[in-house]
Amino acid sequence: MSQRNTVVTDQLTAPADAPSPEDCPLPEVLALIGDKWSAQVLVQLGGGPHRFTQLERAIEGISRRMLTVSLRNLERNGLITRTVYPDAPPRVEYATTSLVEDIRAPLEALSTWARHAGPVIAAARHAYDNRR
Amino acid sequence: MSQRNTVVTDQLTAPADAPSPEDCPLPEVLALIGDKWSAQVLVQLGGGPHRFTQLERAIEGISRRMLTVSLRNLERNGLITRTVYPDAPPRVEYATTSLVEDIRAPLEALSTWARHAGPVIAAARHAYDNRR
DNA sequence: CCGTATCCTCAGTGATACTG
DNA sequence: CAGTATCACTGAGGATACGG
Repeated sequence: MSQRNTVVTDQLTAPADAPSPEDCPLPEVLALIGDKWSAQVLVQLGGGPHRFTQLERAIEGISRRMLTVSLRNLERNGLITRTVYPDAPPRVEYATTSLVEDIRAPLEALSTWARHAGPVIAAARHAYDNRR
Repeated sequence: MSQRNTVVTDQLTAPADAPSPEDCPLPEVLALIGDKWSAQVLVQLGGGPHRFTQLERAIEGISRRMLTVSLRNLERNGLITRTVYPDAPPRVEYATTSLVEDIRAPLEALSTWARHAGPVIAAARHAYDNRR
């Protein structure tokens, strides 16, 4: 803040209105979907509305409890909708809101990156561990 | 899995080789930079190499310990380099590797989204809490 | 089918003090 | 300057059982 690098106006692939690091709300994003399951729920719902049990089966390893918690959080933050149909047996459908549309692309970019970087990272980790 | 929606081949803004949700390595990405500080460190280093204390001052609220931990993890995974200059007093510089180049864009996209979505989300949250 | 209620554990984090 | 060592805490997350 005080004297942080007088000539860092160029941000590396920075257009004109590049945000400076200090007002980067990345932590807020991570607070929303940075937990263990929320992102996966969103990805899954990207394929269209899902019912509770459908999600539970689709997302490997998630517990009933954590699915509920994640869904409630996402719903509370306006990222998904919860629709209850007055049927018997009960039927509840979850779907993403329009808010999510705009992150789908960057999120998929991250996934793509992960597929490419995965092996490289594994190698780096192995190298790091075998030093010392 | 069993009967999950036979016609979800269209992924919403999906090109030709859209990855299906089940092999989406988003969790891996989050395991890398999904913690409280790593992403911010990367963002900060996006503005060029930084020294330890420089980072400590730039990243509001981070403790010496967590900065160390985050840096070690990032280094271990090959996302940043650590260069020690044999000076007195000690001087260590951290910089991002080329691996990081390709996520900078999506990461900034997420930040931009957050700036736009922030108020909407706050409103949604308020509405949700004031129901019931 | 769609959850809630409890209990419990442990990894991530922070505070503080010390060091090459 | 650039860390490391210790301790203590918190809350995210899992297991299990129950309920509308």
